[in-house]
Formats: sequence, structure tokens, C-alpha cells
Amino acid sequence: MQIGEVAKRTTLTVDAIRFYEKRKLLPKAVRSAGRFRLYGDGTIERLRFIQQMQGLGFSLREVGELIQLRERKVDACESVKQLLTAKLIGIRAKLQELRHLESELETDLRKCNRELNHRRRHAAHACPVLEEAAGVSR
Amino acid sequence: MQIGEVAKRTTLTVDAIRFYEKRKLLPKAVRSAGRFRLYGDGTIERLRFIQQMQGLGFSLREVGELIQLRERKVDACESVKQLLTAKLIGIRAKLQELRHLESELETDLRKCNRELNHRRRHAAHACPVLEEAAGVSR
DNA sequence: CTTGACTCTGAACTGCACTCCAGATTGTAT
DNA sequence: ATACAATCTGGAGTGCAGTTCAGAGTCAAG
Repeated sequence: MQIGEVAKRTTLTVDAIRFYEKRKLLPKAVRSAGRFRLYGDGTIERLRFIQQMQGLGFSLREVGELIQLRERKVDACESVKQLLTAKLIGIRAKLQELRHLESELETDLRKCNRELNHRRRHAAHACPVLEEAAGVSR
Repeated sequence: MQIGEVAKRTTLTVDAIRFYEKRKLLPKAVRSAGRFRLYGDGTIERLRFIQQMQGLGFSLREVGELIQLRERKVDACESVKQLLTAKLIGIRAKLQELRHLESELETDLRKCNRELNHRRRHAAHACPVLEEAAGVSR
């Protein structure tokens, strides 16, 4: 597989993939006779991992650390354990906060729905967007 | 309260606070006779909210949207409801992924601990960092 | 053997979220 | 009155995570 195919399968750009190689998030790719990069399925998985971790707010530097950890696993010792623990603490704090935000937004949404229902029953629409959408067809 | 005090109480820099004003995350501050910015406690709360949301991976643009939503609340109509719903979906996805990552890291950490215990019992320390820390005192 | 799609490299550019700086002004303590 | 800290503005600079570009090379199909 060459870089364009990998890009398609991961929805990344070829430039991003080359960039990750430069940043050592990917090992240097094997090359074809004409110096084109060649990849196997393992690369796809690694790139998906990078995408996922990034989506969770880890920087590329941190993703690099995570990759190191996941590769070394049981070879890891005290220092590695500390890194893992620190990440876990951070993640748990984030989970707490996200849960809190979730419930706040849920409350707002319920209020929003109540208000909309109220307006609907009383034909007192004040939102221009809603008026527009409903049109004559109502 | 002037900007330095606000900075101290929020652990932000005065530059960051002025920057947020420029980006409209804060209303234009009331000024003293000499054009110094003056703030009340509400600003501290708003800045804490910004810090928290940012920590959860929202961009300043998004934090701005969230602030708009929370201020408008019940005045909101269909379009606002859609925004709320979209945010909620995003948050739930993040929660899912974080929970998954949490359990993965927990697994790794357990493996790590087992390995460390094993080594301790068998005096087969391979980790240089651990060796260093233990020293002669063991 | 030429055309067109794909790839290569290095360097410049972008947007975000600040930070740092210069030079000027304001406020306070002695 | 004067020193000194804090503040002001506008603009330049930083680190991150890519994107864009120019110019050259590669390769499959006709």
C-alpha cells in the first residue's frame, strides 16, 4: 500500500502522514525501488490510534509517549507506571468534568424543549428561524 | 479589582485576560478614570468556566458558543436547540472514548504492577530507574 | 515514449492560543 | 516631587499541528 491509499483509509492527508513520520509517531516507512513509501495494515491501526488519542485531547508529543508505553507494556517499570498513573488521574478528572457538563447541557436542552412546546401551543413563536421553516405548509 | 488581581485569582496571565476580551469571551471591561480595566467576581467565575471548558478540549471559539448558549438559555429556539444537541452528542462521544481509554490504561497499570511485584519477589530488577532508586539501602 | 496520476523533498505558510516587548500612562508610597 | 509597580496599546514572536507549494522523480496505460 502506498501513502495515498493509507490516507484514504484513515481520512488523513498524505502530508499529515509524512508529518507524523517526521515526528516519529510512525517508524520510517519501507521504500519501493523508486523511493515511494510502502505500508502494511499495522500502519492503519497505528494511525487510527493516533487519531483517537488526539481526539481525546492528547498532543502529538503525548501520543508519542502513549505509543512508547503501549509497545513496552510489561517491560515497563516504576517510571512508566508513574506516567500511566498520571494519565489516568487526568483522564478521570476529565471524565468527571465532562459528566457534569453533560448534565448541565441536558438541563438546558429540557428547558429549551419546554419553551418550544409552550410556544407551539400558544402560537407565540418568537424565533425567526422556526417561523421560516414552518412556512405556509403548517 | 484590576487585571493583575484577576490574573492571580485565576492563575491566568494579564495578557491572556486581555486576549479573551479581544476574542469576546469577556465583555469589554469597565475602566477606571485612568483607563485601567476593573472587574467584579463574576469575571472570575466566567474565566474559571473558560479554563474548565478549555481543559475539556473546546477551542476558544467553541467556548464562546457555549457561553452564548448558557446566557440565552430559555430564550433559545430551534437553532439553539440544535447547537445544544450537537454539543451533547460530541460530549457523549468523548465520554465513551475516555471511558474506553481509562479501562485500557487500568489494564496496563495492573500488568505493570504484577510485573513489578514479580520482580521484587525474585530480585530480578531490570529497570535501571528502579535500581537507582533502591540503591544500597535495600 | 508520452501522458497523467501519484509521489518525493524542503521550505514557506496558516490558524490557534497565547506570550513577550517597547514605549507611554497611571496609581501609590515615601 | 520622585521613585516604583502596575497598567495601557499595538505589534511581533512562539509552539503546535498541520497545509500548501515548487520543482523533480516514478509508474501504469495507451
